[in-house]
Amino acid sequence: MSTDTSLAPSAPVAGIAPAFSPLYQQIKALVLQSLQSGEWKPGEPIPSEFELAARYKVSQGTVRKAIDELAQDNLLIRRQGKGTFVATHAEQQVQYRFLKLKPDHGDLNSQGPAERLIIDCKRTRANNDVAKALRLRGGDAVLQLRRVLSFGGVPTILEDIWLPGGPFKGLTAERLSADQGPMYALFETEFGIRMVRAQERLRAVNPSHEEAKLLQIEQNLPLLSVERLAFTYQDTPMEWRRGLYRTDTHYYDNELN
Amino acid sequence: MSTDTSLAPSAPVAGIAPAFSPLYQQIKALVLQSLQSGEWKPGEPIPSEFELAARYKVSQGTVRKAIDELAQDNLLIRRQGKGTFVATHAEQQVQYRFLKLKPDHGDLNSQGPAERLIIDCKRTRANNDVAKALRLRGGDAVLQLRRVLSFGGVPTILEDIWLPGGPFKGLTAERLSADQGPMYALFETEFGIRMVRAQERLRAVNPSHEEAKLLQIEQNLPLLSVERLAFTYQDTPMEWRRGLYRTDTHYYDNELN
DNA sequence: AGACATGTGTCTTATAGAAGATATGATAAC
DNA sequence: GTTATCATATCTTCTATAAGACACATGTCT
Repeated sequence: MSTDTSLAPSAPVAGIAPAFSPLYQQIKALVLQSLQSGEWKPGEPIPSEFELAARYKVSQGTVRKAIDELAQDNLLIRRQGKGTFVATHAEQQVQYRFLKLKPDHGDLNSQGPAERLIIDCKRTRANNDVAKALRLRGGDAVLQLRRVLSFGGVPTILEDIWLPGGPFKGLTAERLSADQGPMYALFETEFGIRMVRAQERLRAVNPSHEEAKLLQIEQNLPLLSVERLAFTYQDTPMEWRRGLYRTDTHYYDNELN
Repeated sequence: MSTDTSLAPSAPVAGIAPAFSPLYQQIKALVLQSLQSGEWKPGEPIPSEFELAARYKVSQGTVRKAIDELAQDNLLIRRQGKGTFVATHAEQQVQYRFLKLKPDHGDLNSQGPAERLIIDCKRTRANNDVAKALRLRGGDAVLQLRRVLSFGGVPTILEDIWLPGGPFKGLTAERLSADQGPMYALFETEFGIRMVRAQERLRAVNPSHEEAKLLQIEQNLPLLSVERLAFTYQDTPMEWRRGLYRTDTHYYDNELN
């Protein structure tokens, strides 16, 4: 009957969770650890609320509140009657994880899947900007990728992507071009790296001569520059990309509240 | 002990809430109604959870879940030990409700408050685009406003704003320029209109000759065009604006998850 | 100033039934 | 015998209630 956890001899296992925070927050941290450590893989179900409650020696309601928050953060997915699953982005239906670009008319996939053309892919050394963003040392190995996305045959997005060499050891241009699914799905299945959130910085810019050529546009057409830093668990940056979007036929959609 | 609400003779007051939905959802809808009707004004506290529980004949926990969701939507603000308050945007510290523009260096307010210069303000008739966005009939009265925001003396944002004439009856340029606080705060206190959410569409554009002149920039500097439709309760559009942002010294910040 | 009471939201536990999903076994139809 | 259908059992999450301890804020009394 007692709810005092600090005195109870059979206090919940604290693990390496911050003490003196609400119990459900500690549980949340513990579940997060299991998530990171790969104890439960993407797409798989995690133990039921009652199982976790028994494991952590707390009530089912407390576990529920912890899971609720993780589901809110898109790390878990609840399915009534079936269970709670580790969120995955390796599904076909979710083609674009973070892309907020919408066509003025119709749907992104209305004209078939996007064509991906890899312009360049090489291992190189991080320059200062990239190193700082990815929290590497200047000169550390990075994988650099440049590609063009076309919708309905029209080149629409030019992207430069930088990935830290360590975690993505073994990723090649062939591997990338062979893959038909979403890029973030590849990261997940092949390298066990799940992107949790991202931060974008938008600007209007004029394309360089080369950029205009790659997108097959006039150089006086302004483009939307989207710098994206994507994070995995623990706010660790794992990808830096800079996209140039055509916004004469598409727009960047954003919801505020 | 019975949790069956459909048979219970002392069933919770249903009001004009959708039946056959979870109880807490119905409570949420009822609280929303009170919010809209102005029973509780912005900044004021709403009744305590136990009071609401008694009023709606449900348990405190159920009220809690309803309030939790409303707090999540930024319609209510919980303050432990004090009470739950109607969210307001009429506070000094929250100067910019929806503005996601950040300077490359420092803080938006680091160089003092923004200067607001009203270029134009007139009553007119809605054209087709505006009428469609605000769900008016073409030709209905609208208030049109053009202004320039400057930070640290540098003109940075040029905005055109359209407001429906009906709800904003009595709003004049003098009233607007006299007011020093946030615009959405004025809407709230003077017209009882609370913006709940907004949708933005971003594009990169070249400014017209006139637009460049107003922002004191060269015409070849591309600008970020931000079209914003702001909604009040029940997804009713109440404001349409189109901003042109300088993004050579600032950037549009966005979080994704 | 300090102690205390009171009212608020917060957290945790416990209980119980509803609702969705799935497996199993009985029964009927072929 | 095999297959199809239905009922049941048993998982899961979801919803609702109740009760108590706790934390925070703000008084009032000493």
